[in-house]
Amino acid sequence: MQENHDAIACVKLVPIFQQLDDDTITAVASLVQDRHVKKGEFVFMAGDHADSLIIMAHGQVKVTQSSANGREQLIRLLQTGDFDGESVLFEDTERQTSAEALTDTQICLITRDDFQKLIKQSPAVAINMLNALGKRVADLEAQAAATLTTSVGERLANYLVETSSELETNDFDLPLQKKDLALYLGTSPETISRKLKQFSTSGLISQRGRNHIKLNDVDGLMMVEN
Amino acid sequence: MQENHDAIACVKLVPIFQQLDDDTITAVASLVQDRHVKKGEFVFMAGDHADSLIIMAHGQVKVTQSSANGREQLIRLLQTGDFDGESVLFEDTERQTSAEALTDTQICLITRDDFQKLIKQSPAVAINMLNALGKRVADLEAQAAATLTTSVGERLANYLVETSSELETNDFDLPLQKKDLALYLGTSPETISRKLKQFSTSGLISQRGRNHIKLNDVDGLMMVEN
DNA sequence: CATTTAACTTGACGTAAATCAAGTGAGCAC
DNA sequence: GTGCTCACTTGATTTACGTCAAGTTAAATG
Repeated sequence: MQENHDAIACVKLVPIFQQLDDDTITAVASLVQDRHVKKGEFVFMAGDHADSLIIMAHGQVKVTQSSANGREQLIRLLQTGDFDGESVLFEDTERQTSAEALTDTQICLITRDDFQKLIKQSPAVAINMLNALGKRVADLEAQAAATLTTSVGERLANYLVETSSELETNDFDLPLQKKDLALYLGTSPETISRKLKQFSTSGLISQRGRNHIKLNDVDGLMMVEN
Repeated sequence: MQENHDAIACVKLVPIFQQLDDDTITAVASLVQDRHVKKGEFVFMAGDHADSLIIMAHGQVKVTQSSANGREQLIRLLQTGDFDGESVLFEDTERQTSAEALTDTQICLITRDDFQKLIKQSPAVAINMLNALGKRVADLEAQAAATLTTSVGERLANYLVETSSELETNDFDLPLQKKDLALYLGTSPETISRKLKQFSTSGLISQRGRNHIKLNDVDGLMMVEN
């Protein structure tokens, strides 16, 4: 029962399975498949048949989408507890996005059929899921508005502040290398480099080594204009 | 019972209430409030307490979000059958967006409490809602990727092609005036004007009068690069 | 019809940031 | 150690597009 025990632990991590009674959690855990993905491998790729919901048990995964002109955009970074595959809820669809593991990663899978059964049995799961999706829609709307109306400098500063508050320290290593950070912010690595230097010389941050950053003036960062 | 009859008709229009049995539809209709909003009036504004889901029965509404620097972004255009207010599913939140009627508009309202009851009673509604939200997330992701990786010209050309296919003709009036179209595409009215002229002179489209456009070469438009 | 107003067009100009190109430094194999 | 690779930096150049400003057209109002 070691495997089952792991599955239960994994399930309990996930926001959409919070506040369920033990029986339901056990039921969910029995539907879950574990999978390990090594750094650099893909969890799924655009064009794959989308038939399962993916839940992050441990690790870091970047989800990207390529547009017609072949340019790649980092849509989101999956961390422990995040899930992806909303589209799994539709009838047959293909994945529009690709997901590459940035670190060794542990994920849980639930198939569409199992998930739909689960929802029919447990309205609580449905409501949790609706909440999660509603929040995600609101986030995406806010992000869409921000990318079209703010400069790279503002977005980068904002990213630093957010990351700092997620990590609960203002002295941290960037979780993404600059290439990926550039994709995420919709800019180029060169520009990231320049902006960070600019923040350094104006005293807003200090840089040490490859990826280490210390925020000196959070309020100042939030007022950056370029 | 005229009012109830209207409510049933309205409810039947809405994708999330499709494929329900008559009893459920009647139940939904009894929860719905009608509201009329005149052109130029606001359906809701940022900062309002969000406590109901809004369903478009007739008309056109633009939903906008303002970012920190005060610039406005058109998030989406609500048409008949669309709904907005996913955030209604959370506990107390404020609206992040504002919604202004572009034409005289008829909407249906359902309060959070009523909607949550509905979901608990009818798993079918929950699943429809999850589908709708999942689709919306996928759309937003695609849109976010497009805005960060493509030029204004590409986005405009793409918008024209999409609009044409929605309206099922390639000879139509733009549903938005250029000011709003600019907000939607994340650009300025001047640039829209210039790009359209460019498309005209290269024969891709013909313009007639204020807002009338005819697409001459859809394939050409889809290959626009600037 | 005349007058006002607002949407739109067109031109001139400035600039943020992409792109191109040439380093620099760090990690890794041998 | 020496050499290789890859992430990153820094500089030079180009460009798409925003902004400001001055028309022009067309709808709205009296």
